[in-house]
Amino acid sequence: MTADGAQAPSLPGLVARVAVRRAVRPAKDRPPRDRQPAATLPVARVAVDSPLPHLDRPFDYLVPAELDEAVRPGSRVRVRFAGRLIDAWVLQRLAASEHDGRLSYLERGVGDEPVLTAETTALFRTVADRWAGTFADVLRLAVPPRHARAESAAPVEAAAAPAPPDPAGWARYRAGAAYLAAVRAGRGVRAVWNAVPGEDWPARIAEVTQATLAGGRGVLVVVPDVRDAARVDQALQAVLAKGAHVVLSADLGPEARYRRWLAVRRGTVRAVLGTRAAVFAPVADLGLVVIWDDGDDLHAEPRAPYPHARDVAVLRASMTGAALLVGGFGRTAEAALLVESGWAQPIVADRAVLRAATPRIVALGDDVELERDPAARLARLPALAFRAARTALAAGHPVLVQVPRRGYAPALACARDRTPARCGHCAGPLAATGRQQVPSCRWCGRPAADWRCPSCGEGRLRATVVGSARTAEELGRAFPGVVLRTSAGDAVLADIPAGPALVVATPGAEPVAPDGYGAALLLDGWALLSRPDLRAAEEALRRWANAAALVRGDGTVIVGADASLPVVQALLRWDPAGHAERELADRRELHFPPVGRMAALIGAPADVAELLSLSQLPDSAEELGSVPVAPSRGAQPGEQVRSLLRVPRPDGVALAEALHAAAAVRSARKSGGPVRVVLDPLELF
DNA sequence: TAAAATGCATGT
DNA sequence: CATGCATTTTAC
Repeated sequence: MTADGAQAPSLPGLVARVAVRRAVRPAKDRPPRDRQPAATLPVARVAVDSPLPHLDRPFDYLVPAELDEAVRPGSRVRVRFAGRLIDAWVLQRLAASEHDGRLSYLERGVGDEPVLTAETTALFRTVADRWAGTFADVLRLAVPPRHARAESAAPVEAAAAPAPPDPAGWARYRAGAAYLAAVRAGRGVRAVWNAVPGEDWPARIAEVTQATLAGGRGVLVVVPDVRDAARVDQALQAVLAKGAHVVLSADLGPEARYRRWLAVRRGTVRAVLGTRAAVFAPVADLGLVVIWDDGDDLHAEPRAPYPHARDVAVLRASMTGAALLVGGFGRTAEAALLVESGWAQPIVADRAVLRAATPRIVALGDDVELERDPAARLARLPALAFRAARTALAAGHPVLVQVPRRGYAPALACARDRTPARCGHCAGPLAATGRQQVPSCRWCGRPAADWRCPSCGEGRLRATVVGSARTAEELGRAFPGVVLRTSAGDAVLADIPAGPALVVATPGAEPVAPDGYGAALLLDGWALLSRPDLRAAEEALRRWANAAALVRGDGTVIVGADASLPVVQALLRWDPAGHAERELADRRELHFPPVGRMAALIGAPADVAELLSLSQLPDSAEELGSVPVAPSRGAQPGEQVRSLLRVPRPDGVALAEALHAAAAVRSARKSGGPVRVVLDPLELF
């Protein structure tokens, strides 16, 4: 050891290090040594900002007398923790600690305003527990980084409460006007709202917002993307005073983002509109949470612990007693469960209202050739679709053409009736992996040698191929002289000018037409329906409904899918609620979310196995097996597997707790590599 | 990045 | 098997 001169620190080296330390931290910047604890409530219970799961518990510190004022529940502080200085948040002030050992003093306060409220503190803890994550992880999603300049800027005057809204828009819905009145009265009414086609939904959301503010309570509106936020923002500006609401979105820039967030925390602004992270905004005296189009996968947070904005909204409403409005043109199985359990009431239009608002919807027949080749599909677009497009264009209206997005994974389905092929053991999707002959389950990996279609008995499988398309080009040829616009990928159009045009868009990127589209051609049917995903049908219906909702009541929608399919029937009859009920029944039979609760563990095989072996899972937990997956972005290269666990819904919290506890043991041991734990993953293939 | 706990070689 | 020093672990 001593022979190795390079390893042993030399005396000059030590002297130099001491000198550097002096220079970095002069004695006068250090807190005084003779600190005294604050006279009252001298103990601060804090949560430390550490990603380690075993440190996700409270720690107690002494509050020095000089920090007595600054250290309040919710304050950011710096503490010395295992030697290093780290950030922490004050959860409570206490008279005494339960900790046996000696308490350290808090080092200093950060900023002079609390960032957590009693309500958000409880919410973040519950969210962490529900998704097997840490408080610090949730906080990172929920609270924007501090910006000192924004903090010291002059506070803005609060806007006065608005007058109550005009109830006419909501009166079209059964229970609509009553809901508006109840929200204004401050009752915690919870509803699942199915908007009628063509609905000016941003205006309806603006009205419920106005009603809540008129009743003196705060409002939170969460939409999938910034395009939707811009539309609702306009609607809010039309009914609210300037400064009565803010838009929170990730693309704001640190200073503006923190300033707006701070105005909300201070209670100066009582209405918040934003994308998924806004669901955590510290709105004071929350009276209503609105979530629009909860089936959009943008509501699923891609960062740990992967909470879903709809589920957070539901938690938050139930924790605070606030009203909840889950709105959309479609309906998810999750929303259907809220209704079925009686926790939320449906808000739907009367059949007559619906009939008047809904465009004519026609399904194309089942045509194998059309499915394979988008160009052929277009070239051979039945006369019906051509006629609908021509009629609309001639009347001066634009025509929407919805085409599949790129990149759907190929999957297997019944060769005869295209029922998606599912595993006989766990009901996961079957796929032809590699060149092997026997297809296998993407979830549990079991081969499916003797598969039979459950609906028709067919034994043969076919790959369902999808393609994006040179659809625009083909269309241009089919309709020469007509203005052609595309909206897809990174070139999404928010709206289009009035007048005849062909608009080719991928699902979710459809621009809004000022007077509605004269026709919509939904060409992505098979691509959507053949996805090897639990939510394929629900998602198809949601996308079709969102596109069809942009069509004028006197217009026509042509859907390129077989009219005999239940999901197509649901579109033809405009019955998203009925479809969601059936979807929920299917999920119940298969014990899938939202009826059951699942957890996906993703990581290196040994790490996943270790986490599983350390987890004291509830007795009800089923292990669905482990399959190789492509390494996720940001993960180190090497083989990755995914294990799926499933429990009945009441055991969901126990499952999350067990996994979190096991992760804590692993992190305390500093053993092994990372394992991602995702509760109720959206994509289950 | 501080203190405590643990590990390890050395000398009696 | 105490002692001194290095390394590892804890975390208030």
